[in-house]
Amino acid sequence: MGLQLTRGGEYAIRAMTYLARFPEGHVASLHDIGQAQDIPESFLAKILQSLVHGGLAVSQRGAHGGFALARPASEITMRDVIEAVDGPVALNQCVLWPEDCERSGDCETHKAWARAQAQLMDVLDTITLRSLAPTPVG
Amino acid sequence: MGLQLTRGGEYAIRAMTYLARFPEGHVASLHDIGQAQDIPESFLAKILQSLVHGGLAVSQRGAHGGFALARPASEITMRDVIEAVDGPVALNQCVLWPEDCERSGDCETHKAWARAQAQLMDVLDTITLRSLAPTPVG
DNA sequence: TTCAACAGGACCGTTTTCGTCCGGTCTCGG
DNA sequence: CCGAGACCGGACGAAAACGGTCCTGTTGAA
Repeated sequence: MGLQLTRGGEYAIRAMTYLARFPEGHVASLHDIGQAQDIPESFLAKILQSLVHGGLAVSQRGAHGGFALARPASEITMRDVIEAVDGPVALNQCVLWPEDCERSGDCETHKAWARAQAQLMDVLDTITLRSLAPTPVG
Repeated sequence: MGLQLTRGGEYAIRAMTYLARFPEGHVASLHDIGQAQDIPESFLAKILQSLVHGGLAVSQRGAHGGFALARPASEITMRDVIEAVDGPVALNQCVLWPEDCERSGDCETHKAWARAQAQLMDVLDTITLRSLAPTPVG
């Protein structure tokens, strides 16, 4: 329904926020994250892969492996996370791929859309994992 | 893909923006709107119904019928239109239905979500059909 | 060498999206 | 009064996206 995060997107934020509660570099296993945040582990695996591909998390394989943030929590934004998992955030196609937009020169509207889009991005860019995370723990 | 308007939502904005280009109260038929904005008419019919139900547009039946804005373009926001067609805008479920949120007291995050949500709404509330519409005609 | 843990892709049921179609109803013009 | 033009509203349906599982690698620490 409507303009909403997918469940994958929300899980991603939850997982990353969880990682942000630990000291920088702390590695948590898929299992731990899933348990703590109540996310199906097999699904979470896919999500974390996207995050790693997007350069937001790093993974450690083998025994005692797991995941950690790729940079400080204060440098990872909500937009970063959402786009890594759910793809680009865009009010309309026209803003994202302007080349498809040439509909009868009607697009003086284009500038207005672009402004709206920019404001939206600004909101999402301002919110970091740091600002989302509650008081850190050991 | 991701946090984006549905096609229905985008059509709705286009249709309403089209209506906003005419003098207040001007009635345009489904056919005219569809042609002008390149929207499948049978689909557009559904969308306009939602807009009428939402109190954003009024319809005139019978010969020479059609649709018009229910109020001045400056008083219809992007959020109004999107919510009428696509349902509520919400970053996460937690913000929309807080009663489902009680997951292990973990939700100090809640306040941060609420702030993000509020900022998002603020952007969408600020953009009116007036600001989206190009120079009026007719 | 073993085994815990991630990598990655195939698969699949369900829901949502994006429409189409059709019979009904209303209203204007003649 | 009649008929054509136009919206009403719900049933229907294909296709894509979502949400999730599973299974076979590969990696790396002990």
